[in-house]
Amino acid sequence: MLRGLSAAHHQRGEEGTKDELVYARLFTAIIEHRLQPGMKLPEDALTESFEVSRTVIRKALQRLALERLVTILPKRGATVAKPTIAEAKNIFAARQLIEVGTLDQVVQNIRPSDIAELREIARQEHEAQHARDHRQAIKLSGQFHVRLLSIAGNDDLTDFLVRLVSRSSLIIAVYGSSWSADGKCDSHDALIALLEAGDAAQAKTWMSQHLKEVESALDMSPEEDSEPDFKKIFSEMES
Amino acid sequence: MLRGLSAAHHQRGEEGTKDELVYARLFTAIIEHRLQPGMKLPEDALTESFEVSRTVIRKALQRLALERLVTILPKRGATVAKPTIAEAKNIFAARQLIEVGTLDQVVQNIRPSDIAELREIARQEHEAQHARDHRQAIKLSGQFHVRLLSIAGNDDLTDFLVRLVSRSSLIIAVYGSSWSADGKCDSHDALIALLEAGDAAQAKTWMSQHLKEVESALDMSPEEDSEPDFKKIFSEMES
DNA sequence: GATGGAAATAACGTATACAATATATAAATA
DNA sequence: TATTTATATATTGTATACGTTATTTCCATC
Repeated sequence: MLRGLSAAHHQRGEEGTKDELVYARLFTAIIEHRLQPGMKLPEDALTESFEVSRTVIRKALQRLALERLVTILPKRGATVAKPTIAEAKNIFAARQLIEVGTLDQVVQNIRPSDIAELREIARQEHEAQHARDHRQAIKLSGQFHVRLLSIAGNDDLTDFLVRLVSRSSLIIAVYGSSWSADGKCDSHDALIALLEAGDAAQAKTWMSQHLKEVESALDMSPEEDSEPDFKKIFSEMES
Repeated sequence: MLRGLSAAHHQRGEEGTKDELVYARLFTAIIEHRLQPGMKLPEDALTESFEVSRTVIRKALQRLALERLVTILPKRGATVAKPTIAEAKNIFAARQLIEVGTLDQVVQNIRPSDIAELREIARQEHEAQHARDHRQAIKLSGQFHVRLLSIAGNDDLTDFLVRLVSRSSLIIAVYGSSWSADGKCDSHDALIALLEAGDAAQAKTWMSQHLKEVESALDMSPEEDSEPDFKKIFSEMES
């Protein structure tokens, strides 16, 4: 079973080192919106929190940066990444391609135990939604999508989706003002039924629709808070 | 223009640090088969080659490890990654999904200048093939695929493909015993013609076929050199 | 009061030292 | 001679120190 959402397949024996723990803690904190996009992540402060040296902190931050969950600017340190609207669209487009495109294989490979696991995740999802625990709900929703794709049996695609889903979580943090856990209570259940029936075609249209809905629930109106675009402002002025 | 095959989009201002140079040199050496799969990459030895401290070397190696071009085993150091047959199949399956699935968008976005650039890469590819320069030919072939996908305008997918293509290069190093630059001299040209004609459907079938051909040109017979599978050996014995 | 610049402070990039662990070598035993 | 065990060596994991660069603070000036 996947621990949290964390990277799908570690290299043999990658556990046991301190940076793994730091990485995992930071990863979870970001995914769960405990650390919000734009927040600074100074190495010294983290050093004190985790009681390890900067060497270890830096390794974890660099990994998160490669996964685009944090942004590192030279000599200016790390911050929690803040996806732009363009990035958000790319990420959902990529998810469409991957998640819809692999469903044939998923339907072909799926076993009863897989369905049971998916149902269990969906159940926990309902639980979190009813408890209004957005953090947990978002995390579990992501787990569902990742677990589903893992059935296709392609570790590389699964790994890629883990990153896309992680970043989706950041996107929700930035643009999900109107994010509601309602209206999606039984959403994943419908898919499970289709999978159980072996109806790949309908599962694909369902998934495509689902991702579209998630995306359009976001408020991606032209960004306001970002730095004012003087070039545009002045080009729009007459005289 | 993409510098070599190197990662498609760097974070703003990621240049200028030493580890970038080390990373780029190692990346290129691996892609070009100057460092072959399985080769050890001891930190001290690299320290002397690059005349930087282990800190810098380690950062570069860790990045390459996350991109799966090198394998790091705890306390045992880094080696150039040696993709298994299963990995190879996953990588080509992922490439099919991504490269075929984005061609509609590519055809929709493509501009004359893009076509010109693709033609230029194809030309250099021919040149390298005629000169029997396999290293350069493989590298340019990868560049072609990446440049093509970049037209779709999805940086995340492009980035993912960069990694898949890099690893494809490793796969060729391991399983491409019968690799011949012949018979593919005009292969990419045919695609360019289809793109220019705006024929997305045919471009897709072409691409699918092309990737299949590349894959089946590999010799992925059951691996021999790997560690002896005692379980299998003894279960096959009678008495 | 607002602006510009210089000093002070804080944060990061890199090198290096030491500790912990794996590998290799050599000795000992069967 | 083959196998095992103990020691030595080599290599990686982590901490820390120092130099460099960005940011902040403060003061002079307009």
